Amino acid sequence: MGPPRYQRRKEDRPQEITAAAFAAFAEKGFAATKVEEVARRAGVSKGLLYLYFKTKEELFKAVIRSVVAPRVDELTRTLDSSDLGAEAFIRGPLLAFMQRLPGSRASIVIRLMISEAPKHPDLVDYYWDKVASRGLAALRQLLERGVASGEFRESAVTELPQLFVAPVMMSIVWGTVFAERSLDTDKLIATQIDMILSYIKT
Amino acid sequence: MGPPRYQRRKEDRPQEITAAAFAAFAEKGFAATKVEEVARRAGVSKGLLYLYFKTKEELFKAVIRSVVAPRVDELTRTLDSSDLGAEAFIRGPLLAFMQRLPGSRASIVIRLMISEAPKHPDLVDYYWDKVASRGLAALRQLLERGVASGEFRESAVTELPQLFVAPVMMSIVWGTVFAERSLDTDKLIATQIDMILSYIKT
DNA sequence: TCGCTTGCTGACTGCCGAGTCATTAAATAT
DNA sequence: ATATTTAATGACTCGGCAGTCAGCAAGCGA
Repeated sequence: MGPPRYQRRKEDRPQEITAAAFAAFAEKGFAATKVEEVARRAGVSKGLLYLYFKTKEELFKAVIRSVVAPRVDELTRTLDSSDLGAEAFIRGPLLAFMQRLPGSRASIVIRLMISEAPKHPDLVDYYWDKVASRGLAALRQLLERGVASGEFRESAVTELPQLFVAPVMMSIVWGTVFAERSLDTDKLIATQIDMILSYIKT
Repeated sequence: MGPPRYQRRKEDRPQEITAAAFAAFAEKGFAATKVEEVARRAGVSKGLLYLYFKTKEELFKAVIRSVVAPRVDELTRTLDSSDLGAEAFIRGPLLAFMQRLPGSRASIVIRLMISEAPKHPDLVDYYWDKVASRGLAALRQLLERGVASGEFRESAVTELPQLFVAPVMMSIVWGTVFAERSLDTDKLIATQIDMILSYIKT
């Protein structure tokens, strides 16, 4: 008799399947990806996939969560635990974090969210709670600290932390739509940061 | 005998169908919209639709073009034919134009493009030629005029007109994903313009 | 009024893909 | 060894939807 036709690996399957699904969704998008294709990539039968995920939508949500969840910690850790001054923090770790995003898995998630958000309000809530609202709150807090310490003046920027996000979003969307027509996203983001700082510094 | 069951209106049909399709795509997205639904909205049978558009994809492309094409003129007219100084122009007509975008049909087109771009490279080319490259070129030209006239200093901004687009894109994406969680897009855009100008003014 | 052209209809087809389930066999308990 | 449990398979079903086509009737010309 040859080797066993398969192994039982209950523990690892869900993770392997979501990883395969992420890769497939990244290439083809959610709607255009067949469940069978995901199963094939995961080296698993379609039936097994449905043992772990009730529907294709559930699989989608699990994929988003599996990518987003670990990043939440990174984001909050980045923003909470630093004793740098506000400007130094923005020019240092924050800028680096922002510049990494357009090339990361996060940009795939953003693209999928833009496409699928209207159909999955609960996923939007999840994303809002875990990522967006926290990130914005942290940025706002950072700006307020800068104002309190006298580094920054009061301005409209304090209430519009989305100004930090805008060039990142621009870079991600650009990459999605105009993949080949290159845009220097690092420079775009760095220039925005530089502009914001000279605008708000005392 | 009652009224005729239908009228022959060869001239008007394509326009009526693309209008109905735009409305349907705006609500449900491309993939989730059934061709029959578009036909119903246009007050037409599915068969007739296929007389004017070979496939659902062709219909999609026609829809995008029908929305984009008329705007191209507006954009170039706005940007070409003004004798205001660079700053005055940016704070006036350009700002107004940018602030109108997030609430306009353009934002629907952007969303559809983000979702469908990977599958329709020819549509991306069209959009690039007719809209994106022209708009960016015009912005770049405007900035160079400002530099030439001494209003602006030379800076990275001249080569990154995407900095003007970023807050508009941010607003559009925000509206698509977080529809209800309000963001003051007018203020976001106005603040960005204000920041850019104080950054580049001599 | 009659006949011809063609814009238009809607029932129909064929396929594709999400989700099911009877069966198989790997692992585990006795 | 043998029985029991359950992870895993893959052939199947079934509904939905893009795309077709044979026929119908509105308009028009003679």
